[in-house]
Amino acid sequence: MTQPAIAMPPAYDAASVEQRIYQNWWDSGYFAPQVNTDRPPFCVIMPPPNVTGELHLGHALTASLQDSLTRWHRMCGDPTLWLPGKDHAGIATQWVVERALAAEGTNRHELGREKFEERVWDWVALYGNTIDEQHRRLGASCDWSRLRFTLDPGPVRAVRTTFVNLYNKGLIYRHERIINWCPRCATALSDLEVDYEERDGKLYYIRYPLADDPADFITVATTRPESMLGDTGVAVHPEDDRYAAKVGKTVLLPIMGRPIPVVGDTAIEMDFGTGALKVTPGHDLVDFEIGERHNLPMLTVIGFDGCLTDAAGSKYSGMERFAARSAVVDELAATGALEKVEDYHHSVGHCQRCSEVVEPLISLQWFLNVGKHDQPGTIAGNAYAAVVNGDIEILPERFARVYLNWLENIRDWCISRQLWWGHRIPVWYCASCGSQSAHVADPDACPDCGSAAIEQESDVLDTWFSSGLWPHSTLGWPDTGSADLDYFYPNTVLETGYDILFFWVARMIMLGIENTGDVPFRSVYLHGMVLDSQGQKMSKTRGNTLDPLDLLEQYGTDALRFALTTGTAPGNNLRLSDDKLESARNFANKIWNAARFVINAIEGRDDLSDWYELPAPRHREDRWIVSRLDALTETANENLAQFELGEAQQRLYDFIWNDFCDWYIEMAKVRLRSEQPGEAAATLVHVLERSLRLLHPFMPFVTEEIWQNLMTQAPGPAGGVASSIMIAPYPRVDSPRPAPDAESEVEVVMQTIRAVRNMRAQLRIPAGQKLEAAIETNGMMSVVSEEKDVISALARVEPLRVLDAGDSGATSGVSLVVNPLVVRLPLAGVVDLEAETERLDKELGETRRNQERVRQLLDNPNFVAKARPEVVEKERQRLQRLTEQRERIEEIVAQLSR
RNA sequence: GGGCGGUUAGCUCAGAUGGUUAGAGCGUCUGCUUUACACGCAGAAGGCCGGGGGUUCGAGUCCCUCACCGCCCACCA
Repeated sequence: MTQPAIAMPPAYDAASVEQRIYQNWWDSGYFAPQVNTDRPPFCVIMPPPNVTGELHLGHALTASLQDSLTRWHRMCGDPTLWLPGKDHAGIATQWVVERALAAEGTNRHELGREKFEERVWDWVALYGNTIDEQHRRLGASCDWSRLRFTLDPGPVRAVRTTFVNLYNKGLIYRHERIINWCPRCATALSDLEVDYEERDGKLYYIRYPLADDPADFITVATTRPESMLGDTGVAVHPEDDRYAAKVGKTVLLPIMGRPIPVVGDTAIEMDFGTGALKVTPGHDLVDFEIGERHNLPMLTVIGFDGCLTDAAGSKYSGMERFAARSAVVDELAATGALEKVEDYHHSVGHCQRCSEVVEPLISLQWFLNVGKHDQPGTIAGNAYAAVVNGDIEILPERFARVYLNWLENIRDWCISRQLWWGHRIPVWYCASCGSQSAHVADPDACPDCGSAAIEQESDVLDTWFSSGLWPHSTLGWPDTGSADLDYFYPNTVLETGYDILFFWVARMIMLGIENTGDVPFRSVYLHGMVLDSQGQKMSKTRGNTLDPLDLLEQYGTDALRFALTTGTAPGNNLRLSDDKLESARNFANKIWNAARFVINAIEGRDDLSDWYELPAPRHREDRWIVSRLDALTETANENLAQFELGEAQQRLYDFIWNDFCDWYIEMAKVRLRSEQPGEAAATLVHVLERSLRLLHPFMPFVTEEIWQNLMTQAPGPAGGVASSIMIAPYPRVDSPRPAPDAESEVEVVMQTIRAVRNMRAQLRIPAGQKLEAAIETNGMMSVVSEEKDVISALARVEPLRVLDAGDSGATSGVSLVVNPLVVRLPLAGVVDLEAETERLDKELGETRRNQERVRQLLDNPNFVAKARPEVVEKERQRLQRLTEQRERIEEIVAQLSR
């Protein structure tokens, strides 16, 4: 073959083209939206990854999906904004830096708050761009000029404004309450930040003697014996006969000797343990509530550092809580108060970030009152209504119920964290008059008394508070009249993993409606988790993580993206394996080589004038492939509109590989060798070029590289199409070119070719061996004679005789029935009469069974009456086909027996 | 204790609104240096769609139930 005009090596080398292409896109300014207020925009914001983090496959998946949607909309001509961002990620980032400090033998307290914050900013400067760079490697077509960080001035002002508004409304308040405390991170956690894990533990049974009758006692059961030091009561169910006489009495707390009351409370499960619960209001949520109901004192016996306090008694004060556990058990055993110990499997709360066992304890924290889901006008109520009444659509639909169920049980959100890294709560306390007030801008003096002796609250806000504002804080809120905010809010869609539905999505809906009066986005599209090839969650501790950068270097970015997003249903988890990646890489290579062929075929041609639109293909094969292409174009757009990206890609794969490469290109080769290759060449380039555009949102790099080569060779309409495939129009079917006749005729041709190939393989006739054939056309004379060369070439039969009506091929050898055609292969020497008769009998039997089944269906009056007419019609046609086929086979069998 | 998802070819998974003989990739088997591609081509084998019951003319698809596997939520100490 002659060398193509543009050097395209026989294997697609992703590594050599990707970074150059990305740079070109960026330099050309394609990522920024072309704002056109006459058109509704498409806007999606990137879930901001941790600023000091690195890309993992979850990010790669999210970026692939968002980029595909973004590219599709951009090509559709929508003003398209994909806004990238990064999150300061309070606890996570602080922990990373603290670990680094620990390695240096110091800690944040030695450094002091200011110096520590400087260290974190240094860290951000050092590692903060890693994730952006990684996104670029993935081909992310986001608008980097709008990149936002949660600690940028804009988002900071959004956070403070939100806080001040809610504070002034009385919805943000400070209160002493039992919260989840991580002694390692030394901060409060929200309910969501506690992960419960099943652990093997013990259940300890402890006797609490009655004050007025030391011989009598109540036995309580507990998994946390050390907490008994803080007990201020014992609770039993009021209807529990076993304890009825003891309610209202006093028991003596072992070790401490403290008299504590026995109270009746319906929260007690009579069936559990002994039916008596030791009440530790200071270190258990249930106990806290029981304590509130019965006015029991609340003692804090475990401190913020995880060690016992003075309230636990001098013997235990200062002891680490787990050391205290065994010490307390020893003492209880020694004093005879320990009745028994049982093995017990139960769930224990751990810090989501550092896995330390969480300690519930009472402390002064800031809370956001979100109200109740069924209270209209409250934060939770509005967020609930938005999904119920369809202002926001959650996909897959099942997650809408999960969301609503969570809101139905929501409680006030603990938003304060005892960290140094984050949005410091904008509340100032006056040392002079004692007032407190919230401010967007730092005040110089107390607004009440004018004193300069004011001090800002030291706590920072939960990271999710600032990310909850992301859809509007990135677009300029709270500035009114912000062009971006007016135009791009609400966002079109929010795409993220289902694992942060509560953390992030719900908070964005709550705070978005609160701040703007409108929903933050119209649709929520949730993807699943990326699992390893064994179906295990990827995690660093398991050591089964795959680095996306390694994978894209090994297989190419397009292959990684394709493997991550093809053939999985929305919301479902997916396993990633080398097989999948290889298959995706092979696909990229397949397109590459198809393109090499096409580019070579059109080189130097001047008869391709209307290839770009190809409004009216004439040849049967051209009409067939174009008809298929149009159908594919329709479904691809439909699938994309419904977020069924996996389905769209599967169909593209099937069309390109099977219809186009395996069949159309092979057929076209025959015509390219003929005297009139122009039409075939035009169709080849038309179908390839459209396929590239259809595929571009998913495989941006290989499609761009090929497209540029292709357009150099065949520039298309006068003036060219576009400078890049990423801003070329996404194919749509405005003037459909359906060709049902061509589709069915080509189908017969393909079946004929398959039948011969099949027989050749069965009889082990070498590919090189000439095979004669004759086709009885039975009414398809013109089709067969026109496709004769194709059949001959692809089925490798020569010479091929096309028989007119009345003519009959050889009666010896093999007869293949491809209704209405009969292919005669004169293989008398290879196949004997007996074998051929047997084969045909088998085929006849099968045809008869099929025919019989369809006949029965159509004989069923219920079917005919109730099934949709087009279904009945389809079955009728099928019966007719089967009947004809049966008659043809019977005829041949009859011939053989003569 | 609630809720959700899964159970389809040896493996990994697709299969709107029920309607041909249930599909793909990988793997397996048989042939191919066919002038785009061996990251390929051609052909083939392989499935009581987890079990049971029901609705329907018709069920992988809808309903009930059971069994495993996984996930989420929840204040049984």
